Amino acid sequence: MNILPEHVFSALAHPIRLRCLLLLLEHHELCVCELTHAIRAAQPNMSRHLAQLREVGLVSDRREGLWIHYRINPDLPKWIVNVLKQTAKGVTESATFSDDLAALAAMPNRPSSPRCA
Amino acid sequence: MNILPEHVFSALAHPIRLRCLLLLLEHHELCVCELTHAIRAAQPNMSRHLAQLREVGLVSDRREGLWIHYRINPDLPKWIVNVLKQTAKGVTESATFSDDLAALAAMPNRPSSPRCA
DNA sequence: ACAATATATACGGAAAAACATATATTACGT
DNA sequence: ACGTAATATATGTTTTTCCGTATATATTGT
Repeated sequence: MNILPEHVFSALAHPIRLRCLLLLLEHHELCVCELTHAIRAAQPNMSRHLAQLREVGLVSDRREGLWIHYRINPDLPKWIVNVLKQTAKGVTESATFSDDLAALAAMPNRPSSPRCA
Repeated sequence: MNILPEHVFSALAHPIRLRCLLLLLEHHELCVCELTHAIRAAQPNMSRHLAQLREVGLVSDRREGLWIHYRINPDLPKWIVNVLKQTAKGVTESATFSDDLAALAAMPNRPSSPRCA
């Protein structure tokens, strides 16, 4: 799969999309409702941003009953993964992103992550 | 200086701006006419893209006579430099970027780079 | 003071991105 | 078959981005 740099960076350019990717980098797999809750976004808005990440090829999804779980595309080129990791490092001090993690941790009734690692 | 991730990635999201940054990563310092020639862009277009890179804080400029030399902002946070380096790695195979380097090397009457390292 | 060169900015229009609201789809339980 | 929950898509509108063309600014040489 060939992913163009301009598509990658356009995807990262929107705060909601970047925050989703960073959450997925830490949690491996999250469903839409978890991402929506953590980021406090409107549902259709979140859905469209996730669709865009999917179209670019940055994430893949998996349905399980009602829920659709997203993860970082496991076949992502190394350089893109490294870009994400470097960004995560540069951003850990930021209030926004630690707030997202906190909001996710505080979320009630989370559809518990499935067994697979 | 605090640079917001969304500004960084918006800057990288446009091919012309990304190509400028990657050229500057290799050549340390280039003037506008060199960048314009290497990338085959219209002058006002290049000028506006460079202004945007400057406003975000990704590059700094220096006037020397008629020429204005741009370089990667030396005070750039490490994570951003690493993002650029990772991107350069992921993109070396690409025809576009090697073409830029070739066009720059083939440029006649280049204002020779100044003495400073 | 004037011409020439390198670069920047202003303006106007076209294309794309983003969002709120409403509606559709899919799967599950009864 | 029906209701409900999770997610996706459609529609219309506002905002932003991008670019071509024209013009302005700064510097140098004559």
